[in-house]
Amino acid sequence: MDIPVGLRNELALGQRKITNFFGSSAPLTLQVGEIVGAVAGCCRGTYRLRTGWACKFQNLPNGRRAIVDIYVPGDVIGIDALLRNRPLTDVLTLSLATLESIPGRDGLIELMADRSISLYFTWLLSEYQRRAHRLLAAISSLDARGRIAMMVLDFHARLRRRKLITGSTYSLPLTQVQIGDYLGLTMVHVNRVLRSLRDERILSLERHCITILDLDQLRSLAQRELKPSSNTSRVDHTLAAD
Amino acid sequence: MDIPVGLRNELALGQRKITNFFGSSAPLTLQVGEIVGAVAGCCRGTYRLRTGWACKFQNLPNGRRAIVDIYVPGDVIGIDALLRNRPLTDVLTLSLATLESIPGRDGLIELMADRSISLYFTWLLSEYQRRAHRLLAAISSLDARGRIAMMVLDFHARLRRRKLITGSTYSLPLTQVQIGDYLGLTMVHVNRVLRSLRDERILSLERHCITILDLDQLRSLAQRELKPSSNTSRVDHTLAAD
DNA sequence: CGATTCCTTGAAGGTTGTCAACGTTGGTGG
DNA sequence: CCACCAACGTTGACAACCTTCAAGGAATCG
Repeated sequence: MDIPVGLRNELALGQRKITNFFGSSAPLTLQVGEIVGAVAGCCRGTYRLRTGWACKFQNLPNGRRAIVDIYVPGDVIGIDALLRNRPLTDVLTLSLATLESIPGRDGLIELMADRSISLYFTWLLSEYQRRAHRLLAAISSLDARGRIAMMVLDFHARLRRRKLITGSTYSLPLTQVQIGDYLGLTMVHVNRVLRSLRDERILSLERHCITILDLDQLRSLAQRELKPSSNTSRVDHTLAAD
Repeated sequence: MDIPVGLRNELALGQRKITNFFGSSAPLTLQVGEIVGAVAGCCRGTYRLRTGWACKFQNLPNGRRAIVDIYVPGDVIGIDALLRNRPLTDVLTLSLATLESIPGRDGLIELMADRSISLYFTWLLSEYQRRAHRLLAAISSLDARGRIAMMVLDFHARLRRRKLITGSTYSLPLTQVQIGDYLGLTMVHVNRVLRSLRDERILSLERHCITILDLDQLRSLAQRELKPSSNTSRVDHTLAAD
């Protein structure tokens, strides 16, 4: 909650520096469904999504695919792969996307000597971890309706914080198969739940366009068994409002 | 996979430094079921488990509790809370435990100025994230038998890497309720699956003691739908063999 | 010994997955 | 412009898996 002012300033400083680094690079354009690591050449695999969506996945031996995280514009991709030399073979674009990268041979590694930058990255990583833990809690305790509600609300909140939307409508470039892979459901069941939510005038998803019709009911679905997360503090906002 | 030697050495250096810091502190003893943040006073909430197990949880409004990560001896706790001032109210001991902490007022924050240390923490955080993603993939794609198999194998591997066990038996201080909270199942169903695995001579869990009876069959259960994780590389081993 | 927590088991019902078929959309090339 | 193709979406019937409810047994600790 109350991070000391000095630390907070240092975090913000690190963020500004990184923003500048990313901003000064020539953005890279990727088509739908491209593996980031296969396209973007080098740079130790740390990028920032300027536009478009992407996801991190794991292929499973039975041919299924689990999506473990989803990135929206403004998200940094591949900090966790920073210390591995390999390209990002597990990150996939979900839409047309443009990526910014860190210029320089070793990319981020050499920047880590700067305390404000390494603090910022630690903060980013811990945010990502909290996201993973929230998703985990949702999947292990909510039914299909609740999971979809929480996903829709999560994207809504993230896009609002980034000031990419203002209303209750946004574009969701996931197919129903991908939604299933993300929430641990089959495509068939995702489809059924979406239909029932539309019939009940709670939520509509048509042609990759989400419209929240009844916010309160959606919240109660998502929080029926998930905590209100009271300590998503101001710091998250100020820093994440990127 | 192949991290440059220089970077690898720097990571190992950071690890040694941190190990020394932790080693030089007077360890703290906690009983079963204590909230770490409520007991351990200060120190910005970064600790290392010297003995015993702990977990990170989220309380859900319906009274249920989701366990999102489990820590075994040697694990560092609270790096993700490093940048939040609050005590660790979401970490709970699962057994009698002793904790080491970082001496000094601001704990880790001031150590982050050291590049090798901040690299090591970034590495640690990314390892934890991979763990969360593995759990996520398992829960969203495996049935109850598979999830339990994967949990048992995961603990087995982690304890072996730390050289805390050598055989195929270890102590698992979780109750069946907690196993359920961790894997997204009810206690009743955990119990039934454990019984069937015992009947089939695959796995035995009695009085908090796990014995793996048929490793191959357990693996095939866990990997029926989960990837063989081929890129858990040597670096993990050398660094994690702590 | 009592009390609490943990484990065990059965029966019934709900949620989700599987299988299969068909409808729709969007892009490509004749 | 139309025919075609491939990917995506839609729907029904049925089965498997898991939860809920309920009750009783075992272990542990004061």
